[in-house]
Amino acid sequence: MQRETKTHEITVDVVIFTIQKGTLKVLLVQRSKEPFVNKWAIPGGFVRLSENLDEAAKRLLYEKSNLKDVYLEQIYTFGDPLRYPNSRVITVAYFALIRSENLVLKFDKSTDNIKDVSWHSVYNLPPLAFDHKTIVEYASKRLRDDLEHHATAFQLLPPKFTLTDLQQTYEIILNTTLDKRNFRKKILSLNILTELDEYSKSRSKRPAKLYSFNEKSLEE
Amino acid sequence: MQRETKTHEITVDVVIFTIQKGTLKVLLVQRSKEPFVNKWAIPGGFVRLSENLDEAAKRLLYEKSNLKDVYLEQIYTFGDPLRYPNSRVITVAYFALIRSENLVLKFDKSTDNIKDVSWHSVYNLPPLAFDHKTIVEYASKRLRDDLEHHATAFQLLPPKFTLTDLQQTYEIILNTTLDKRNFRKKILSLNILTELDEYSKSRSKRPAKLYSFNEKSLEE
DNA sequence: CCAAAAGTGTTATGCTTACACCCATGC
DNA sequence: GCATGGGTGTAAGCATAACACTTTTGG
Repeated sequence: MQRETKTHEITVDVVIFTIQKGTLKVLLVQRSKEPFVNKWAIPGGFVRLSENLDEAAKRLLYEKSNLKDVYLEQIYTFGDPLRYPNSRVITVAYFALIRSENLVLKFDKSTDNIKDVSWHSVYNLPPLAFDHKTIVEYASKRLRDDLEHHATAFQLLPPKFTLTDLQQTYEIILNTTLDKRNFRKKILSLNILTELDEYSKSRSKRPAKLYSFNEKSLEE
Repeated sequence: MQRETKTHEITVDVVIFTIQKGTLKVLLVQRSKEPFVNKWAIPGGFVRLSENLDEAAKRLLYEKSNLKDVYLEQIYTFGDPLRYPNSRVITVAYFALIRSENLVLKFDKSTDNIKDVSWHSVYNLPPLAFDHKTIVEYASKRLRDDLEHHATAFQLLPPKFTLTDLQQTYEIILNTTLDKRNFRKKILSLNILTELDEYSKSRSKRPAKLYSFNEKSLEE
């Protein structure tokens, strides 16, 4: 157990996913300073001494998007000595799932050292700073795995949704198509949905039944 | 992105699993100093500035057990501000799988600040220091998940093993019993084993065919 | 009445489970 | 020759996959 003089720094980086216009997107910020000036990066920040890692991620998200009660999950910790030029920064990566419709971004271009903030399709990312490409790939894989084993998709939908909405969420994340009947059969058999007595304001066609997520699904 | 004056320290803690006498065991060290004097802990150490996290875990393992080429996997990062008294230590937890038969422990009681080192059944742990109980539980769960989805069990066996050896490994880790025929059918259908032309030196009964793990199974 | 999305059931296939007896060897 | 662990197949149940038509609504 030996110590060394120079120190490590710890950040939390958050891959924020949402679905917009039928594609899975991540929120990126464009850096206004070296290193990696003009490159895009996932939002992050230093962990304070008084907060745990989940709290740091939650705080960052709140500071920059005003959102609370967001689904957050720790993915992996990246600590290559060369990942960050000229200092040793270890980052704990998280991903977050948000519903982008009611989102107000609060990035401050002067204090956050960024030029721009925007959503990018995970299938068409610009060049990313640091090892952020790897981090986004880890996060995307984890999201897909989660979707198949847990009930993560609801976090991307409004509280009331149709089965078609849900199926599209799955299709977008898994980047595949699913059989409508099989999907409904399977999802309903999980007993995690509550069928509501309401219908979608038909967006010009036959109204669809609305469902909500049933909170008593905290197993596994 | 604000910095603060006092700093974080980063350790790597490794939950070292092995199978001995039909039980799943973890290697623990008994602390000889405060905090948590006399309590047992999982081995760990500070991350050097020059090494990445995997390397730090590998080095610690080598320093303390002389083993190289050990299966290591990062599990989770624990960073509660109160997990470590009087300083902020964030730890990246790993687990390792080793074959304990040819193991020579090299802990140095004076420099490592420990009184004792020994194996403990995961089902009967002594009181652990810090949040190490949580870490061992995370590691155990991850090991079980890995076993079902990947081919992890081989790491706990010698290069040549019988199907009964393998089945027992699964049974010990999953803490259950498995049907012999179904287990063989399933494991053979995975095409990850090579049937050798050798037989176990019958430990007093009918010799069993030996198998080895087939390295071309690096998918998923 | 037409276009568009909602909704629904059956069959085939593959995977998982349950289950019991004979075989090869050491002593 | 007997005790011990090694080795093997089949049938039933269950989950998944493939597949096409009718219904409801808005315009």
